[in-house]
Amino acid sequence: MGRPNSHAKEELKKGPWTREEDQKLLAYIEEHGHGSWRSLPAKAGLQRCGKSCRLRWTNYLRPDIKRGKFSPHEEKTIIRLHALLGNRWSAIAAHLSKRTDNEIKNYWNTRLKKRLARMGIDPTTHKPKNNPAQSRHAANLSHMAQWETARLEAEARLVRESKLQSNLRLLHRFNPRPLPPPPPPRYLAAPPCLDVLKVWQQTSGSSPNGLFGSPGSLESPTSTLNFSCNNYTMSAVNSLMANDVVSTNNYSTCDPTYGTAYNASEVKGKIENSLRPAHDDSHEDSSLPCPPHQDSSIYRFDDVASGSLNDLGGPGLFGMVEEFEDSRSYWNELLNMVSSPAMELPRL
DNA sequence: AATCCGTACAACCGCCTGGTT
DNA sequence: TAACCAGGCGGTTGTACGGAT
Repeated sequence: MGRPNSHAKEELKKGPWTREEDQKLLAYIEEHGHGSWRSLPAKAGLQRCGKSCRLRWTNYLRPDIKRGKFSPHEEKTIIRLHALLGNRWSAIAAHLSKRTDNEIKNYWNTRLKKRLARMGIDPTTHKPKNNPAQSRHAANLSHMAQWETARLEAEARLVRESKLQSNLRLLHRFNPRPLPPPPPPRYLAAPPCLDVLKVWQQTSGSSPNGLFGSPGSLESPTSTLNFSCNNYTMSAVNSLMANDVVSTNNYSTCDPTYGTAYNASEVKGKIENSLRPAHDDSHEDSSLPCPPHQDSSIYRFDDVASGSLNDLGGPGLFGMVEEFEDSRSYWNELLNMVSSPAMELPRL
């Protein structure tokens, strides 16, 4: 005959949050921090699941959230970042201060997507609808996007951590108590460029020479695209992209939390490290700076960039890169945008 | 006044990942 | 190594609201 009433009493509430619930959640977090979300509802006197509490906090109650209308500048930023990152809302949100991924996602789905569609632009590909989608040029752009997407994901994670720290400090102002120590600079353990490279190492790690995997293993784990190039080419293009960005644009990876910056030679060293055959794990430790490579089995960055490893199966890299020239300015513009702290965008 | 429809957005759900035991 | 858990992410749903009919 069903469960006793005592069990029904324990059922968790769903649906819209009341003002009273918000106050309870706010008061508890200000007093204790959120700690374990699973145990929070009971401690805070809420009939909600921990997940619901976490979402309410991160999407609505957090003190550093900007609400209200999106500015034209924010709209442009979202559109451009979506062209670069796709539906990676958390990565996009990391570059829009004080906006949540949920808010951006909703704004995209309810407004921007429709607006682009009305303009005759495919909101998925960001190309005119009557254009052939699978041009070689578009494919090359997609390859570059793989690299940049992975890098941005790593950056986004760091931004999240930074935000968490600032949240704690904000709460601390209202309710002074000892703060937990800040986390160690994570770049020492996993610089973003290395995160990116690990992605590619993992896709190629099963092959004997560390560069050639099976055809099905060529894609980034985050990719939804099909590639026409082999793994060697992908590694080389990604390497070249990194070098190009570093040297041409005076770009350096930078930890937004701790201000750690890496110069071009350091990044280059990381890339060379990424080309190390899979069996060589003697430099798994990613602390900086990278040790110089003495092992002749290691593929040198310069060799790859110059195409001197073409006999391994890849097309001439520089010849291939010429095809990217037209898109380079476009990508440089995007990369400048996402790497600019102020996020000041040129007028469209 | 009642109903319909489109819009906006809060909230939920299922899946995935990384860490811990 | 496997199982478990916490937390994050993206897709989807539910609902309130306003304007049109």
